[in-house]
Amino acid sequence: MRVVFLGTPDFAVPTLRALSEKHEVVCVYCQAPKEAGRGQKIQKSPVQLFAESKGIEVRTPKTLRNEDEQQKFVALDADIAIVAAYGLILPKAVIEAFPKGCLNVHGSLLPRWRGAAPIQRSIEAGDTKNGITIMQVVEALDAGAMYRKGEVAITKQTTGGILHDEMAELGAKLMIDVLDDFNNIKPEPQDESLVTYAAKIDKSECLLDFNLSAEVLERKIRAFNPYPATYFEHCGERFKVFEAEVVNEKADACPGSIICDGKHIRIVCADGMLKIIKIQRQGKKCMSASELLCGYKF
RNA sequence: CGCGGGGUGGAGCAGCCCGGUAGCUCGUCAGGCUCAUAACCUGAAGGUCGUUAGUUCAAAUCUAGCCCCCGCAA
Repeated sequence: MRVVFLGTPDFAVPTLRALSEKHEVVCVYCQAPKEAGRGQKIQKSPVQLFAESKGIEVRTPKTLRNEDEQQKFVALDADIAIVAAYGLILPKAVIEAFPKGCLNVHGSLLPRWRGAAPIQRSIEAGDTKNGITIMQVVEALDAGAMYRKGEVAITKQTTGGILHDEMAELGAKLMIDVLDDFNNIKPEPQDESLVTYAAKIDKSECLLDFNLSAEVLERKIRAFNPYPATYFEHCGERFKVFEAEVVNEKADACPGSIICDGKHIRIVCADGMLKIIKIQRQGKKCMSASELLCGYKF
């Protein structure tokens, strides 16, 4: 099939790679390179870098709302458009530009977790599984009929990063499956009564609030690892926490107190304590709590 | 030129401001103690202090450049 791909971050790359191996990707759309990172250098998105390495044409319009861009899109004369974390809302004219429509790879088992951050939110909420849904793109966000789903288990070891990578690969596989069998699959509408939303993650959520229970905080730490990463502050310094364990002991100290015996760091929460396993001081690398304690004293 | 922290035995750090014998915690190795131990005691090995040039009688320390790592912000 002649495919147009729309996607931007790492999550979208496996799907683009799979498509480029089995189909004719005539053009890739992604967010324009922007100033980012240390030094504010212009950086191309992962999708753009991959597409260029494969010699695929890349377009980075700031919007698809104007007719000019829409006509250029239609002129590609593709069979189908595939969307994976593109970052722009698609207008109706784009969605309906091609005979087979427009499919999206979404990182949740819809209708649960529509929205921007389903991977992290599912771990944070304590779900035991998440997955991928391949569905139609419609004007309403993540509300289209579903072609296929695949599940991924969430365990006590599942971090946001691990789940992200697993789901990106699964999404690629499922998308290929759906295209292979496209004419035989009848998309199933979403049950609107079961809809939940995965809100975009705000920076302010990354600061650990020890007035919450240790269990809730441990899930957030895991969900936000490696990005955007949770942290707490101590002596005016920021300490990112990448891994912690719930300790079901009562401490005789107020929430937020750091109990440090030279080998372990434990922080008192509203309910129980968190034993810090992996931690990063600002300006330093991520290390185990015992390594940090060799040189740093709380 | 976005703001900032850092590179010191295997790991984590102090020392730098105010140049003058390389320090701490942990690990490793050997020995001791112990019924025993990741515990305790004793001893040992291991570092051209990121790199290059400069200042100086003397540079981890002061000056300039370069390389690398990281935090914020985006």
